[in-house]
Amino acid sequence: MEEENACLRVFADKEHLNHCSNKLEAAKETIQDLSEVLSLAGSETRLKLLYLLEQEGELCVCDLSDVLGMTMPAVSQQLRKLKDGNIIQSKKVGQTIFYALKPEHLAAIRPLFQYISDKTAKRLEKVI
Amino acid sequence: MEEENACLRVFADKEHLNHCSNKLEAAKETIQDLSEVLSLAGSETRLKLLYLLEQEGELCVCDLSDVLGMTMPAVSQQLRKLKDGNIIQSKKVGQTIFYALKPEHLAAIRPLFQYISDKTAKRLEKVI
DNA sequence: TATATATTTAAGAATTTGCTTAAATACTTA
DNA sequence: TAAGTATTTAAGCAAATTCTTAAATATATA
Repeated sequence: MEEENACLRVFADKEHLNHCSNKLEAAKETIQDLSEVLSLAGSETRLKLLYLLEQEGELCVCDLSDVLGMTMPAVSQQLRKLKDGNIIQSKKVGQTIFYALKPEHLAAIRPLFQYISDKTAKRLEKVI
Repeated sequence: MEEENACLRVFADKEHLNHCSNKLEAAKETIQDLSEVLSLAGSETRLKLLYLLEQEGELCVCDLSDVLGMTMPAVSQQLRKLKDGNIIQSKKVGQTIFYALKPEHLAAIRPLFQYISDKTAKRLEKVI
């Protein structure tokens, strides 16, 4: 029966708040997982990396550093985060390492690429 | 004709890299916008807030702070970020401020909620 | 074996984030 | 008008992020 940091407003609907808490509790793990994926995708650099990998299939660190205009260590470190987050995978060919999206987590971020494509198309229409 | 930080590998396909650069350039603004939205959604606290608002329609700061078990300033500051990012909107009723998702940016994040719902349902199935 | 290439790892600095606590604001009601 | 409630603002701090540069690793080639 603690009030904790609750407000004291008359219209506070305890039952409704409980309903919300339960809903949140049920979705807790999913929200944790998803927020992890989203925070990875939610950086300009990493979203560019993901976009390029989605469009091109696979690219090496060198290519990516070239296209993004960033140093290889910088790119490598971001790729590592994406790999740790299970969003991308790597394949070694000689001394070159090719990165590609991992099909597994794609369900969550695929719609984002669709969004990028659609928006980009719209922007280009405007220009024409 | 600068090599910048490009690798010197024989198989570097200049034409392909150019193609990638152009593609990235075309999507640049969209990627900037989207990464902004994703980084906002990519925090456990804020994703919870968005999820609750999506499920419940609208909630006041007090309710949200109650359900999340966080102080009101903490919640308020996160809501502010979401509002600055144009993801949510507020409506004042007396001294209470109700927050709700903004239809505008919903296109980008709607699929995420679907993902949460689906995943949560699956997890609950497992338990049963 | 020596040298070069592609990549990673490590250490460190500048910036950003996400909270905390205290105080300010705005509205309501006695 | 005074007191109370819902919320925001502000200042500050600990932790996380993202780059930089330098060095290490692994593979290829002369």
